[in-house]
Order: sequence, then C-alpha cells, then structure tokens
Amino acid sequence: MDGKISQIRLFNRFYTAQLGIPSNRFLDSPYSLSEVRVLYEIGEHGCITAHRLSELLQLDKGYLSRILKLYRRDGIIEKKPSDADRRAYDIRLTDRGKAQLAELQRKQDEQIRRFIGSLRSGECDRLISAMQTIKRLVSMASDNKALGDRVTYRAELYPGDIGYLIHLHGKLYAEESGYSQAFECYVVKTFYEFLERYKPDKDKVWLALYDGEIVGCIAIVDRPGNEAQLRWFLVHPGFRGAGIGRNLLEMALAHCRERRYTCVYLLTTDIQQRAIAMYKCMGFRPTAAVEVVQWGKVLREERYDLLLDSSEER
Amino acid sequence: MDGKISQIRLFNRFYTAQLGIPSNRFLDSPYSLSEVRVLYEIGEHGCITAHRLSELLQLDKGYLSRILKLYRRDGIIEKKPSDADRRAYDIRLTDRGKAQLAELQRKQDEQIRRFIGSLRSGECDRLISAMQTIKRLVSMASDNKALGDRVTYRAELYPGDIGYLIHLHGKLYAEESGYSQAFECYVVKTFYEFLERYKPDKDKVWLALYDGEIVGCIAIVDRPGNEAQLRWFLVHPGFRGAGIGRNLLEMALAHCRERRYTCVYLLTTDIQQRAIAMYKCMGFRPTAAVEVVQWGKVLREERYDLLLDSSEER
DNA sequence: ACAAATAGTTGACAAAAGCAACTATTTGTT
DNA sequence: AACAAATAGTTGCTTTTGTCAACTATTTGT
Repeated sequence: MDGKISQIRLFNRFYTAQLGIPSNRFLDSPYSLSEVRVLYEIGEHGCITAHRLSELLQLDKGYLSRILKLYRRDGIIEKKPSDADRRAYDIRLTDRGKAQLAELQRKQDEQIRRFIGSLRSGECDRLISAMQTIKRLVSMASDNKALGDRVTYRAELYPGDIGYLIHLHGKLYAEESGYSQAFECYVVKTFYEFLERYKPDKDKVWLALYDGEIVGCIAIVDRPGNEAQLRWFLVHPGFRGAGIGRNLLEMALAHCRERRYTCVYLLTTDIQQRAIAMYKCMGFRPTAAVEVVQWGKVLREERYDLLLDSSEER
Repeated sequence: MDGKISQIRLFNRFYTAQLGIPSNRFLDSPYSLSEVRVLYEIGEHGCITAHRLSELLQLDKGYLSRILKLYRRDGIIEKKPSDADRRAYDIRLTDRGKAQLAELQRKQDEQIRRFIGSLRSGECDRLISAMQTIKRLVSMASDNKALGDRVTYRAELYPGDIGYLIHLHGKLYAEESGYSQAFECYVVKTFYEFLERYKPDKDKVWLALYDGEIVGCIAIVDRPGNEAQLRWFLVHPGFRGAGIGRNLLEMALAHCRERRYTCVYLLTTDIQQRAIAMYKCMGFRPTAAVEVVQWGKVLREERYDLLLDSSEER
C-alpha cells in the first residue's frame, strides 16, 4: 500500500515537472496560464457566469474579474446581463475569442505532436489509454462510486475473449496457487473440447468486464443425463469482494434452472477455498474427492453438486 | 492522429486541474509550491549545487538564491563551499530539513491515501500501472530512444503466455482481417495439438515483449521428414515497422538451420500480404494454394517453403 | 596572462494572486 | 410585504511570486 502511494506521489511530481507548471506567458500567447485556463473553460461551456468559472477553476473572484476585464478589453469575450439573475452576466467568446482559443489549441497540439513524434503508434496508443485510465479512476475516486457500478456483464464471446480467459487462468493460478505451465495447457485442452462440441443453445459463458477488460468469468457446459457442469469460474484478485463472483454464479445458476437441469456439478481443488465457500453458500455440496499430483502440486480434487428442484420454479 | 493529440491535451488539462496547480502554501507547510519543489529536489540528491538545482527545476537563479536563503534562515539546509569549485556551494538538508521533508511527504501521502481510499485494489493497480506507463513513455519521448531498444525477446513460455497468444490472434485477425470467432477456436485447436505433442528439444516459441507485454511471436513446430513448420507469426499492429517481425523470423530460421531441418514451410492466406512479403524476402517460395471458405471469408490458403541448404553452415 | 564564462548574490521591478470592502441584486424568513 | 442574509460581481490594496540586470568571486580556455 505504501509502495502504491509513493508511486503516485512520484508520478505527480514527475508530471508537474514535465508540464513545467509554473510557466507564464503560456505558449507565446499574451496570456498567462491562469488566463488561458479561463479561456478554455469559457470555450468549453459556451456560455457561463463568472461565479461558475471561479468555482470550476478555483480562482479568486476578484482576480477572475480582472482577467475577464482584460479579455473584454481585448475583444475576446462579451458579457451580457443574465436573464435569470440580474446580478450576474452571461459570458461567451466572441468570434475573435474563438479564433484565439483555436490558435492556442493549435499551438498546444503542435507541441504535443512534436512531443509524441518519436513514439510508435502502439506506444502512443498505450500513452493515451493510460491517460484515459487515470482520468477515469481519478474522477471515480472523487465521485466515490462503487466498483459494482463500473462492472458490466456479457453473455457473449467476442474474438479474443477465449484467449484472454485462458491467459487469466494460466496467469492467476500460477501467481496465486503456484500451478505450473501445465495447468494452462490443461485449460487450453478444456476450451478446445468445449469449443469442439459447443451447443449455443445449451452451453453458455458469462464475462465480467471492467473498463472493457475481462475481470471475471463463469460457464455452464451441457453434460449427458440432463446435468450441467460449471466451469472456468474466476474473478480477478483485484476485483474480489465486490460481489462479482456472486453475480456470475447467480447468472449461471439461473440459466441452469431455466434450462431445467436436474443437477449442476463442478470440479475444483482444496486450494480454491474462496470459491468453495461461495459454492457452499449457493447450496453446492461435496460429493467426491481424490488426491492427485498435478500442475506441480499435490492436490485434493473435489467434486461439488447442486441438485436443482424444478418445483421451486413455480 | 488528431484524436490522439486532443486526448493528450484533455488529459493535461484534466490533470493540472486535479492537482490544483497554482496552489501556494503547499499542504499547510509554510512554504510555497516552488519552495517545496526545491526541498524535494535537494532531498533527492542529498548534496547539490544551486546551479544544478536551477537547471533541474527551471528556476531563475536569483529567485532560487532567495529561496535557499530562506531555507538557511529556517535551518532547513546547510551550505558549505564546494571543494571542487570555490565559486559554488554544496547544499544539503540539515536533520531539521530532513524532518521537514518527511513531514511533507507524510502529509502528501495522507492526501493520496484519502484519495485512493475508495478504489478497489485492482483499480488502484491499474492507476499505478497507467502512471508508470505515462512516466516511461513521456521520458522516452524526450529521450528519443528507438523502439527496438525497448523490445526484448524471450524463447520461453511463462504461465499466461499461451492464452495471451490465442487472445492476440483472435483479436487482431478479427480487427484486421475480419475473421470470425471461429478463427480463434481454430487457434485454440492448433495450440492444443501443439501442446499435446510438444517436444522441448525441437519445438520452440519466441516472444517479442514490450513493457512486459507480448507484442509479437513466432514458433517452429517439428514435423515428420525433418521438416519444420513455422506458425503463429504475429506482430502487434502498433509495433510494426520496427524490425520486430524480421528479428523473430531470423531467430526462428536460425534455429531451423541449427537443428538441420531440410525444409521450413508455413501456411498463410492471401490476406496476410505484409507477412508474405517478409517470408519472400527471407527466401520462402509459394508451393501450393487452395481456395477455402473459412472464418467468415473466402480465402486463398497458400503454402510457402524454404529449403535450407545445410552446406551454407560451413 | 588575460578575456570569456560561470556560480552565486542582490536590488529593482513586474506580474500573479489573495483579501476585504463595496454595490446591486436575490433568496429566505417571519 | 419587509427585511436580514446570502450571492454575483467590482475595485483598491496587499502580499507573493517570479524576472531581469548588475555585481563579485572564481574558473576555464587559449
């Protein structure tokens, strides 16, 4: 945790240094940084009052008043008394002001262009997506919005999803349970078999997505004897404890009830205590167990079953 | 491209606003932002001259001189004439100065802690990794370092790699060539078959990594009759044109020569013109072709062969 | 050996930002 | 409806922040 904090502190320091923050005469324009920020903000809002501006930019209203006076003198903005409140004025950019703003943006763009000129497109894409990530997370941290609201679910597979699911299984089981590479090979095999005899009307995969990336999944595989197997249940460690696992499980079991399966079973190992607790909570009961040496570990492979009473459906 | 630039411009604006840049009385300390930046910089260097400080922080030397005077008055720093240059002074923090700096960092950390308090660990990890990405890319853009230097190669598979390779194939072929999901299933199958009869001494996979992430790969699969098949050749679109593909191909072919294969062949489709050009350039020649309807497209599947003359080895 | 450059200091000054008092209006309370 | 409290905006005054140029003491280059 402390490491994370100092990382952020370092980034802030780095970025302020990069931007060369305390720079006046912003980009050769006759205006200072604060003045330019005002210009941008007016441009963004189209029409705005001084009070709102000072709120948004955290500027002293006296100071702001002077900046606006300057802009009016230069023909950048025009003020007209607000209809709603005759103490206040609606401020908007004149054509000249719009031109000035466009010119500023052009200069800034030019600077950025030169700056990223040496980056390859893939690197540039990474830069931008990293910036968007920060923007989103930073505004989220202040919004204090719950994680659950930012996670979406999808019951469809898009190209790349299967590979990513295999990737997650291989990576997370290696990191968390010390499984060897052989486990990932096994996962490839299970997916291969699944895809070989995939029945779209019966088999189903649900994904939990955060910011477009898969952070959880679950699947139901049709088995002989009107049974269903629950597979590939996984939630990314950084996103656990927010009910994502529960949501996935509930979606999968709802599907099983709807399809009138008589029984849902799953195979797991004694290492997956967190998942097992959740299975038990949903009504699964252990029905078989066997010791195996697999994936570089000695494991107790367990089977859990949940009998579905379709009469509950009424 | 213009979209990328405006994204970056927006981020800069957003982040400066977030940091609340023009704030004096930094974090309730008796010092201003500029003064604190000086304090940080001295702390970081341990011992530094005023000239170097003004260079690093882009501060006027007169202004800096006054800041240092203030710090000396407050017992934050001590100056002693430099041994090397008697015009200059070595500046270091006193114990009191170190305490002051630590206190500042503590306050800043506290602020950050409160700030990220509402984030889940996975989100926080994303935030930090995004910040590191930006830091790295931004310093790289000014370093003007070539991409090639930032890409590493690895001839070993770690857990998660296979899944990620399948993911990349599924995603990129869908995006670039319009292949359907079925293609990814096919890739899963090819990997399944590969892993089933994997011969560590003969079969080989090479990965190109950028910032720890796979951006390219190639593999050699042992085939009957002393032949080798070249498979899964791929370079992430954002990283093409930097010689990564060529490097991968050369590594793979060097391996084939070393293992004294008589022939290397590969299967591709007419859509992959970019790869085909590279194959041809390395000496591959078309040997067979067949029209197929596959993966949602009508494709011309082509086979290319490269005969290896082991006498060249001498 | 001597001109040019460099590290640091200081005085004078301009720009940026904050504070408080003031006017004109609106809002809320009884 | 009357009136106190709050709000939008302006202005004068102040402090803080930062710039510029002149100056001293030393080092560097030729």
